[in-house]
Amino acid sequence: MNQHVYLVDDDEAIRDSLGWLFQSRGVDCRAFASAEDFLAACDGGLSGCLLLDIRMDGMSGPELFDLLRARGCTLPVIFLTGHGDVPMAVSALKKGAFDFVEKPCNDNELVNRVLEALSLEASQRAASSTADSVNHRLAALTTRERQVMELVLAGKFNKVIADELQISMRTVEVHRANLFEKMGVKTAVELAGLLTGKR
Amino acid sequence: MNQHVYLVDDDEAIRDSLGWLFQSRGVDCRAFASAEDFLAACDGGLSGCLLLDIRMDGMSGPELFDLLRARGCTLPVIFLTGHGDVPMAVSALKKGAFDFVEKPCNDNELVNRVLEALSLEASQRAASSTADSVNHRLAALTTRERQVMELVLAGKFNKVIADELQISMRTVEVHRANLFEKMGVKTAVELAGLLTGKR
DNA sequence: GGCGGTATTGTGGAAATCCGTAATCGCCCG
DNA sequence: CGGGCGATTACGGATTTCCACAATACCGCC
Repeated sequence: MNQHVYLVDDDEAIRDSLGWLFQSRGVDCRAFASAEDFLAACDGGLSGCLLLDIRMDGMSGPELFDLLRARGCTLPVIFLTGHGDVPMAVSALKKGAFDFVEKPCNDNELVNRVLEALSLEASQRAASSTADSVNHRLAALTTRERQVMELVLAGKFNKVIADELQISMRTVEVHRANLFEKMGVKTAVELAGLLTGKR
Repeated sequence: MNQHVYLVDDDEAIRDSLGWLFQSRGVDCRAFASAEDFLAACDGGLSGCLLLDIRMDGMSGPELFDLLRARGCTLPVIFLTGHGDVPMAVSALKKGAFDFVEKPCNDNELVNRVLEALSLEASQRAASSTADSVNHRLAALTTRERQVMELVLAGKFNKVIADELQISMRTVEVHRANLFEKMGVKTAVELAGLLTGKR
């Protein structure tokens, strides 16, 4: 899926001018007049970044931000406001917003921030796709295989694993071979490398 | 080393009142009237967090922040200012400041932020100390041992490693045993776990 | 020159892993 | 009820790792 800038602002003049700005820079932009409109039109599978106005009729920008994060949406969010104060900006950034800019703002500045956000999202997406692939393979493992994997990852001998699981060594070997197969690795070390950063 | 709050502010009234506040909450506080004073008194090995005023005679808070970061100091920094604006706050947070609060501020709020910062720094310190320990052991390895380690970590058999390094398998075994000894691990998998996140 | 550290290699055996073949048992599904 | 699947186990052999004992060579340092 191509990246888009999702612009949510209740001011039509802003939507038009920013929409034009992004299109002129070759960035695909989709504008929404309210948080509700955005939610209705975009359920999931988004790619790109969000440009959120703070004050809007109905749901506010920060409320939409919180809702999306709660739903697991990790799109970079740039807040855009004409009436922001310091605590608001601090709160937004500490909650993980990508940026917080005041209107009116320099077009080039804004485009640069957006491009940075898009770049971040692209690498995020790449990283999470490999993570997903690993998780997918992980999910295909049997209960026993997962148990054996844990102990293998703990650096224990098959002999010890067999003892701890109260099964024969041969069974451990079978599970081990099966899980290596499923995870697409040839040795325990490769498996450890694959799971770098988990459990 | 115990944790301290390092307070840098050119307003004596602030230094006194905040100093009293922290002492009353059982938090050790050291106050400095300028960035230069702080730098002169505290070279390295600090533990705790920094409370930095933005506008000061001489070096400003953000300038001191940048300087410390450039020197590798990762202490959490809370900016404290009576004349802050949104871009300033955004810039500070995006550069990694822990927080940005406006004066006058609620005492409890400030103490809470400081306690959060101290807690973060404590876990940071713990993490970096284990990382240091690993790096220290890593530094004690011989060139050959490091080479062998790389290949072991790549999941290769001793046979293959011997071939690639153009040495006998027996030599590889020796290096392998030696480096396991030096790194304090018993198996290749443990080694991989130890180096999770590196190279 | 001797001493210590690193790198190198060999022999040989104990221990562990790897793997093909084969079989039993229990459970869920069509 | 038969088939598929996961879990279990056994035998036996090939491969690999682990380790003690032993030895040679290079290099820098006192």
